[in-house]
Amino acid sequence: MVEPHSAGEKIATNLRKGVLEFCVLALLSRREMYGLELANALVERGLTASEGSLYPLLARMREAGEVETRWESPQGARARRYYAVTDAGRAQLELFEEVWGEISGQVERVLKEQS
Amino acid sequence: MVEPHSAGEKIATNLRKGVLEFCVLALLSRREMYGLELANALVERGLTASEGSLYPLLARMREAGEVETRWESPQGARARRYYAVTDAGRAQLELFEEVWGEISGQVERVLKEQS
DNA sequence: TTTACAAGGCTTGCTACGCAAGGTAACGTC
DNA sequence: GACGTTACCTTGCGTAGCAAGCCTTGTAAA
Repeated sequence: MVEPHSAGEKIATNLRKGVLEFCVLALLSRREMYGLELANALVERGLTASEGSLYPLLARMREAGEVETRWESPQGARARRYYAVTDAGRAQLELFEEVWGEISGQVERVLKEQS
Repeated sequence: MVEPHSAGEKIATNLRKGVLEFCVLALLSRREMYGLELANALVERGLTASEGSLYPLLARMREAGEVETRWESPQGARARRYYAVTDAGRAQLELFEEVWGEISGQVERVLKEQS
């Protein structure tokens, strides 16, 4: 795990840009989740630093039609907004997988050639 | 290759953030290169869209001491500024390889779990 | 009852990176 | 001397992630 406030964390922050959105789509394509649940799953994997990135992102994705939401109010607990991926979201995810494959492949190649 | 101006190119632009700097270091650790030469090598690999990202980046890296430069004036050609990686640059590259391994590994995992 | 704490949602202000477009200067060629 | 090319660099912009914090609701303790 990368320690907080380190130089490595600065590198990680930039690497996460443009990745988070599609990790959200990937997680949601298994099952719907609510905000904090998503945030925890992503923090565990080192894919985001906090909910500070997640909620604005979810709002953008909702506007773009990649996810849709419904409220659920469990007894004796705060209401939760659940997010589910749409068909448009699934299409975006597929596109991402393609682009990710190309770019990450090129990065690996450049890193290996260099030794 | 990702077509220009497409939705895929938008994804790629975000994926490139924070990657370009270390691809430059990796390329330079094989041999020193001048600006346009670097730019062409990176565009070929799909790791940047144009020199518009590269020159400001090189200036930042010079200030940070990750690269050092010297001018060369070949006969019958414009002067070229050659870039070479420093020890500090090599240290940064090693750190990047670590962080890249962690994050790209997690991305792969999330993408695979999802099918 | 009121204080504290946790879960859950969201906002604000900021930084930094990549990009498109354009600008400048030196060199060779016609 | 006009033009295309090579090579350097700048300007203005959009946007994503982050830290820090705010508000509400519910539970539990004092």
